[in-house]
Formats: sequence, structure tokens, C-alpha cells
Amino acid sequence: MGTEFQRRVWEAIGLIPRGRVTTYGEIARFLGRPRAVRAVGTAVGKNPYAPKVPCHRVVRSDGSIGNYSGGEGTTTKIAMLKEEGVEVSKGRIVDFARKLYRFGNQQVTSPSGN
DNA sequence: CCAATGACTAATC
DNA sequence: CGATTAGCCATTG
Repeated sequence: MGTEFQRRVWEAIGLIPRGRVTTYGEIARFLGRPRAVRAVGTAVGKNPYAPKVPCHRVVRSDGSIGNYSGGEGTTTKIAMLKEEGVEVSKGRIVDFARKLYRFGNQQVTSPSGN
């Protein structure tokens, strides 16, 4: 199903915690192709695991909703986000900076932290 | 392989 | 802030 690249994108999306969102750029960077945002967008759009992969948690870099292929499109996307606690106002994520999820956010218990 | 496309992004007007 | 342009990359014909 799909290519390696696409699978990686879908997997990355699966790592997004509920109530949070991420951007195509973050995913692209996570995959090691920070300039392949277009390719990421295309891959997400081809995501056959619609409900399986929380692709609705992927928004634009400016906090705007972006696009969506399922249901009523962006409307459904916004509705699902709201269900998870992500408010959307005027097509933009409310408090985007705080809702944004970044990969590699993993806290590495620094051995000599400090 | 070349050309076109797309759930994007950043810069400019 | 809205509209346009150019850049970028994987996928598809």
C-alpha cells in the first residue's frame, strides 16, 4: 500500500497525540525531507486509512486548517479537532503554538542533565 | 525519462 | 490580511 515515503508519513501522523496537531513541515522534517512538504501533503491526501490515521491533526504551518478529503472536507476536520479539544476560530487553530506537536519532543532524561 | 500535479511554505505586492 | 509567485519533492501518466 503506497510507497515507503507515504507509509512513513502515515506512521508519523499516528504518533500525534490526541488534542494536539502538527504541520506538514514538521512531518517532512521528521522524515528527513524538510523541503518535501508538498510530497507530505500529497501522501497524507492519499492516506487510505482515513479514520485509522488521525490525518485531521495535520494542519498548515500558519495554524490554518488546510485541506481534508474526508467527510465534508475542512468542516469535518474542524469538527474532529474540536472533539479532541482543539478549538478552531475563523479557520485557524486557537492557541496554535501550544497545540502544535513536534516530533522529537521526546524528553531524553539527560544523564548529566544540568 | 520528461511533464504535470498536489491536504504546502515562505516571500512579495 | 488577502492574493500571487516561486521553490520543492514524491508520485503518477
